Amino acid sequence: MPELPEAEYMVRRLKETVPRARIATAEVLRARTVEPHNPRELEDALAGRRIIGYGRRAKNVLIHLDRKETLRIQLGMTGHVYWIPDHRQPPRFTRMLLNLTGGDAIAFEDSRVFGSVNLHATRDLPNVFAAYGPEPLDDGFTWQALRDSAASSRIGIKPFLLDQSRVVGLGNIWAAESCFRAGVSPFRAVNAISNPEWKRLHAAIRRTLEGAIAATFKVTRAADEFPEADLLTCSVYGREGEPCRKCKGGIERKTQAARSTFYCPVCQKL
DNA sequence: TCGATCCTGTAG
DNA sequence: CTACAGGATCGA
Repeated sequence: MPELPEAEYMVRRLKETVPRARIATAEVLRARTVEPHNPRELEDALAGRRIIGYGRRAKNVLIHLDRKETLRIQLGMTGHVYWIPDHRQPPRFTRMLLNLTGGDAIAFEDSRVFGSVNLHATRDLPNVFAAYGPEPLDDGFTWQALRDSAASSRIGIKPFLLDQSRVVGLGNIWAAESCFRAGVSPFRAVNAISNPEWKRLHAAIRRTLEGAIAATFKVTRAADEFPEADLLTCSVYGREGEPCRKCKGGIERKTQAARSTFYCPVCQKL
């Protein structure tokens, strides 16, 4: 469920609430979450370790540990990592706990169990993420790179933007929102997109994600609250039948590549 | 390139 | 009850 903005929000929250800490014990509450690790072995490996920092790659939250290892949390559809003051009161769908030496904890909550937690040697991370495209907020993400990665593909632009090997971080919400902001139909084949449109898409992706990060901090007040910003900021996602904010026409919804796509048929040119 | 699928909660 | 869910992956 979380996309880049929500993952980024979680990382920033962890940085401010538990910048450094020592893990007293770890608890795997759902074995599937840590596959292919053996849950007991992972718990043993994490006990006594020091957290030295946090990071994000694509939609993954990274917890950097001492001894050059990193815990990688893939959030899946419903994953949420955050600090809780008392490890004895974990939230309902907690799948893993990092109990800290002060009695507090970092909880990984994941009702749908699509998320995962894995321990890696930090130097292996580039291999783990080898299939990923560029980070959209980094300088290495240019409109030309986006356009060039579309060569020889004919899929629609929205499913294209969901493909993490082209550019990372976008999911069903912000991909649709980026298309709207750029004025390009989500169904447009990528091999029929002009340079000016690629430029608009590139800028739209950045503005959409940056806006979503900022909005998440505005809307999400409590540290244990699931980050959500969409209700206020979305122009098309979840707004089927409601008036387009630009042209006042009706927002439509269609199934595309087995997922819902929301768009304005007037403002977004095919 | 697309649909099915993992699993579970919530909304209609 | 049924439909649907913001992800990722696999097989046709």
